[in-house]
Amino acid sequence: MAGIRQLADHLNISIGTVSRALNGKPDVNSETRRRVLEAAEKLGYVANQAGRALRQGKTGIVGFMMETDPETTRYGDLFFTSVFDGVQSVLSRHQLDLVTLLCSSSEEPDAYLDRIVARGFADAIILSGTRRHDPRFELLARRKIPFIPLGRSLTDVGQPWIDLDFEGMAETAVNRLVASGHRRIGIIWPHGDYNLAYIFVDRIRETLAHHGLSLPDAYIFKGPPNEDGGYRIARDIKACAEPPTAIVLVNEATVMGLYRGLSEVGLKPGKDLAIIGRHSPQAKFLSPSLTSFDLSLRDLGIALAETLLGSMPAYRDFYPDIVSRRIWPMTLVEGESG
Amino acid sequence: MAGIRQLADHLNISIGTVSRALNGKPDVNSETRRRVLEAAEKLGYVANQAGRALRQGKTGIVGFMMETDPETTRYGDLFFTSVFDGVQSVLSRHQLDLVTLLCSSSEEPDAYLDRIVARGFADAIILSGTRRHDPRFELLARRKIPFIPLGRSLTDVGQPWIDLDFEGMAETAVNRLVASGHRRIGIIWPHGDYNLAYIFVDRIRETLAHHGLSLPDAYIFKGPPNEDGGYRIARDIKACAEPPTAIVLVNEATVMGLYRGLSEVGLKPGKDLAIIGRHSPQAKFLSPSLTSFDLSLRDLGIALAETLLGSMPAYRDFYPDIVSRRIWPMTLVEGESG
DNA sequence: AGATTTTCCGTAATCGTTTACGAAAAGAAT
DNA sequence: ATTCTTTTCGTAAACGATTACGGAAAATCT
Repeated sequence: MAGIRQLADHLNISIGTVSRALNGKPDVNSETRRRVLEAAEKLGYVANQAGRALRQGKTGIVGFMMETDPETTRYGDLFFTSVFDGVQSVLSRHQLDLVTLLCSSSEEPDAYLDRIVARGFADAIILSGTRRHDPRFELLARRKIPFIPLGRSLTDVGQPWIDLDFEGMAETAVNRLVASGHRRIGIIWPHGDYNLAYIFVDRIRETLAHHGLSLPDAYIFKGPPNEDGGYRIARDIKACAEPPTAIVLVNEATVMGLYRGLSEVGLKPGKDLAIIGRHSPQAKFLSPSLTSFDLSLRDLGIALAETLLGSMPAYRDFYPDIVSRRIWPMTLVEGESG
Repeated sequence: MAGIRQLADHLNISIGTVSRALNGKPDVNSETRRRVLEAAEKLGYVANQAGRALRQGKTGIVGFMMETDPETTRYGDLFFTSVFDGVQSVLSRHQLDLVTLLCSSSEEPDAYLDRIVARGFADAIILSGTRRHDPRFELLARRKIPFIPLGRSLTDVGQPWIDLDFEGMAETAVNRLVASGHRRIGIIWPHGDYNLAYIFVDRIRETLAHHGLSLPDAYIFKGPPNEDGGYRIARDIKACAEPPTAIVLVNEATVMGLYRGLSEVGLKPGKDLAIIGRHSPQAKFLSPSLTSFDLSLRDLGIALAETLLGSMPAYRDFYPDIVSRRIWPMTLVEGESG
C-alpha cells in the first residue's frame, strides 16, 4: 500500500510538502503541487483514514443510526434510501462521508451508540427512530458529539431536530373527515414508544374535541408497523360492535395490509371505511386511491444534513440562517379513500 | 474525552498496563485488571478508533456497499434489513462492526469504493448489486482487501462469492409452467447489467429449448425494477399480438405493480397469465397467491459473513470448512398464480 | 541463602498523517 | 552589495493507541 512516505520518496521531496500539496495549502510551489497530484493519482494514493483522523482529531464521517430489527424497520425501503441521498448531497460538499450505523436486533441501541461514539468513530450523528424519552440524546450530549434526530423527543439537550408535521396531519385529517360527516373516527397507533405516537394521537384527540368528539380506546387499533399489522387490524375493525367509519394512520406499510384485509372482510375503503394515511411508492397502487400525506424525502435529507452542519462550529458559516428546529410540512394528496 | 492517558493517570499506572489489561493480555495482575476495567467503565473509556486502527493496521470494520439510487434500489423492503441482521450476528462474535457504505446516486460506484478502501476505512467489504463485469472486483483485489460479492460476476479475481440460485429458479419455473401446459412463456428482464439477468435468462432459454420452446424477444419485457415498472409491463403484455400465457420474474417489487396493472387491463393472474416470482413480505398479500421462490435472508447474511471471514487469514481457523463459492438455494412456495 | 524462574509492569518505539516552526533560496528594495 | 520580503520546503512534534523489550519484585527451587 502506498503511503505518504512512498509518495515523498518517489518524488524526492519531504512528506510535509506532499501533505501540504495534497491538502491545498498555500505554501507550495505550483509546479511541485502538480507533480505531487500527478504522482498521487498514478500510485492511487489516498490519505490513510486512521492517520489523518488521529492527527486531526476528526474523522470526516457522519453516522446515520438505524436499528435492524426486521420486524419494525425497513432499511432499503425507499424512505431511507431517498433521505440518504439528500443527506449525502450536502455532506459531499464538505468532503464528509455518510455511513449508516446498524444496530443489530441483538444489541441494546444505547450501548451500541455509546461504543461507536466513544471510539470517536464519527464526527456527528443523525438519529432515526426517536423515542419519547430517548437516552441517546444525553449520551451524545455527554460525549459532546453534534447530532440531530429525525423526530422530537421529550428529552432535550439543546440539540436541533427536524420532525414531520404529524400534528398538522392529524388536524387536517380529522377536520376533513368530520367535514364529510364522519363522527366515529379511529386511528392505528404508531408502533412502540416512538414519540410521534404521542404527538400524533394527542393532536387527533384535541381536534376531535374541538368538534365535540372523542377517541374511545376501542378505536385505537394496534399492531406491528408492517403489512401484517394492517391486515390483522382490518379484522379487528370488522369485529367492533360499533366500528369506526373512518381511520387515520401514519405507517406506510400498514395501510397496504389494511386494504387487503378490508377486502377480505368485505369492507370497501372510502365507502365503508374512510382511510387517511401516508404517501409511499406502493400506495400509488391502492384502489380506491389513498388520501395521504406526502413529503419530499430527499429535501428532508438535505435539511437534516444542513441543520446538523449548521449546529457544528466548523461548518456554521456555511449555513448561517438555518432554523435549527423544524416541523417538516407534508402535503395532502387527495384520494378516494377519505 | 477520556483517553488511555487519563485512565492511566487516574489509576497511577502506566498506559501500557492499562492497554494490556483492557485487551485481555496475560501478563497483568488480576487485581490490577479488575481496577482498570472498573475505572474504564466508570469513566466511559473506549479505545479511540483512529489510534487503535493506526497502530494495529486494521479497523475492525466490515463495510457493506450499497447504492442509493432511489430509482433502481431493487430489493424489497426487508431484504437488506434481514441480511444485515445475519451478517452482524457473525461479525459481533469477533468484535467486528458492520457499517453500510452508501454510494449516492451522484457518484461513480467504482470511484467511491476506491476512495473508501484506499483510505483503509474497512478491513473487508461485502458487495451488492454485482454487475456482469464488475470493476470493483479488480479494484479490491489490487488494494488487497478481502471481499465477497452477493452475486457472481464474469470478473473473477479468486474471491469467494455467494449467489442466489437463479438458475434453479429458472429451471423449476419453466418446467412447472410447461408441465401445466404453457407454451408461450415470457420473462421480465432483471434490471440493468446485473449479472443475474444473464444467468437467469440463459437458463430460462436452455430449459425452454429442452422442451422444444424458445424465448422470443417480444416475450422479454423490460422496465425499472419497481412497482411502476411492473405496472407498465402489464399493459405491454396486454398489447402483445399473441401475449404470453405465463411470465417469470425475479424482482419482488415489480410483481406488485404487475398484479395491479393486470387487473386494470382485465387479465387475471393464474388464469389469463401464470406468474412465478420471488417471495417477499408484501407478496404474501397478493391474490391469487403468488407462486414464488423464497429464502432465509438472515441465513444468507450469516453465510456471507462466515464466508468472508473464512477467506481472511486472521479468521480462517474459525471457519475451517466453509465453502467459498456457493449457489444459495431457494425454495418453491406453491401459490395459485402459476 | 543463593540461584532461578515467574509474574508483573514501565519505557519507548511505532503506525500515517498534519502542521508549527524555522531555514534556505530567490526576489525585491535600497 | 546589502538588507528585507517572499516563496518554498524540510524537520520534528504531535495525535492515541498497541506491543516488544527489559527490568524489578516476588515466588519457587536447590
